[in-house]
Amino acid sequence: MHNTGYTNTCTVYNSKLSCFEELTESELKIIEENKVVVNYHKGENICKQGSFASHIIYLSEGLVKVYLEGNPKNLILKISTSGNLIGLPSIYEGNNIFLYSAATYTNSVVELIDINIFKQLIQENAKFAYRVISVLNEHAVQIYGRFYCLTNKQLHGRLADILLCLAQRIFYDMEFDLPLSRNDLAELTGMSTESVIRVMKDFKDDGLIETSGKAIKIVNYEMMNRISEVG
Amino acid sequence: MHNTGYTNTCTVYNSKLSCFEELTESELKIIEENKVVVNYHKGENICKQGSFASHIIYLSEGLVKVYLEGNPKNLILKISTSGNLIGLPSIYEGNNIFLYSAATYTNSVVELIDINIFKQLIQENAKFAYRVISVLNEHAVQIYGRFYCLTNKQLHGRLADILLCLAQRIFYDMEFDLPLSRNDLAELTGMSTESVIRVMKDFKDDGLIETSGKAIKIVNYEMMNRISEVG
DNA sequence: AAATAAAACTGATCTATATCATATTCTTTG
DNA sequence: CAAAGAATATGATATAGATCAGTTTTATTT
Repeated sequence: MHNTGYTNTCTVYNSKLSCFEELTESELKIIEENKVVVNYHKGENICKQGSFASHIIYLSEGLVKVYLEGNPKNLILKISTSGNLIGLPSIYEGNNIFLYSAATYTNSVVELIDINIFKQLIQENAKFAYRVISVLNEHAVQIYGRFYCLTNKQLHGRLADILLCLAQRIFYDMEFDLPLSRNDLAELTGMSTESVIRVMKDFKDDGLIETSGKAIKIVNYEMMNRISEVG
Repeated sequence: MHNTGYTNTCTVYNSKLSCFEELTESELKIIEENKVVVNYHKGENICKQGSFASHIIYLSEGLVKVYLEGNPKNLILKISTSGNLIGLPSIYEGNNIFLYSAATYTNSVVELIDINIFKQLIQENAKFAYRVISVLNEHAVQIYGRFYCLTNKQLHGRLADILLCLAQRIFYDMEFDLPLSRNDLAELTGMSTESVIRVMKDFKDDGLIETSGKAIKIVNYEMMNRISEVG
């Protein structure tokens, strides 16, 4: 039976595929000439839901959370890593505002591409547009998975999910320094900070992970994976 | 301040925008010649998550739920009404399976368009591709809203949401015959059937709705809206 | 129309997880 | 380096909503 792919859900969107490969020299030049590079510090906002979406944001360095503003709680849609675009879903007829907010977890570097130029390139280069569709749809899968995870799994499953995700898709290592606070993890998993702490303790007590300060090591990958799958 | 649009979330995707307007006569002819019309009865599956996605599905008549298969519970991503496409998110490089399942709520008519032909049209007609991007992104907003609703609102808010959504976006009337069972509503709102029944009773007792058999009438729209917003 | 099945409803109980209150450790800053 | 402020941790309590176990109503089949 085919693995339908929603068992191990992950927040990080980290595709190797770039849509820019399909652009011609002259098209790339247009982008080069119209982009602006901006540096952000940890914790800063790089775009704000509801504000005018004048640019597509290319994250060239850093780690960013993409989220819906909510009262009282925000909802994180995904974590975006370097090499990815932010703001694509804003591109549709009759819309000119950002559909979500984004803020940096770490110091980040961003390239702003004028949205009208981006739209024009889509409307002129069908191969490029096809790639953009690909990227959008890969995002969609990712977000569907996260949607399923947050609505159907319980605390242990959700936290196991995120930890595995960070290890596999961001740090490419079972041992890493966590750039997120317990509070960040709580926001990310849709649980309270206290619950994050408690579940982390459970994982530690059961010998699934080891921690010291910001360092985390996933010791029992097999078991963590099972917890993530079972929920 | 701009309304960020996630207050009254709705499951129904019901855009008036069609991507087909951008196709030329000859391109439309290619689709006409390669499409197949299929009838479905109420409750039947029109596509299955994980199976080979050979077609893009155009819903020409009926009401359909689009959902992720889950254990033990499914997760409904959206309700699709006539005039909309199902299966678009399956289109991305390296993928050839359906990302979700779809099943009919009512008897429905569907047109199947060969996915390779659809992909080819995207890659050849940039205006068409741009429209497809528009449609995908409108879907995305919809699903983000629903995501927010299911993770942040509680029972009364979620049920109020769905009832308003059915009234406004499907029946265009505050009085309508509900084609869904309490069980369907439960699946749709991510609550238990018993809770749906209890909350419906609350709404009735508080004079917000009137019901008799399958008929529902939203009497106090203002209040329902407030409940939906407050959560 | 009687029999059966399915859906709708009701009440009692249970549980996962949030919230609150407080303590401890770590980090920043004057 | 002391003091203030975050972040982390822990225990007690509260609660939204699920689950279970039934009953009543509605729909379907023979």
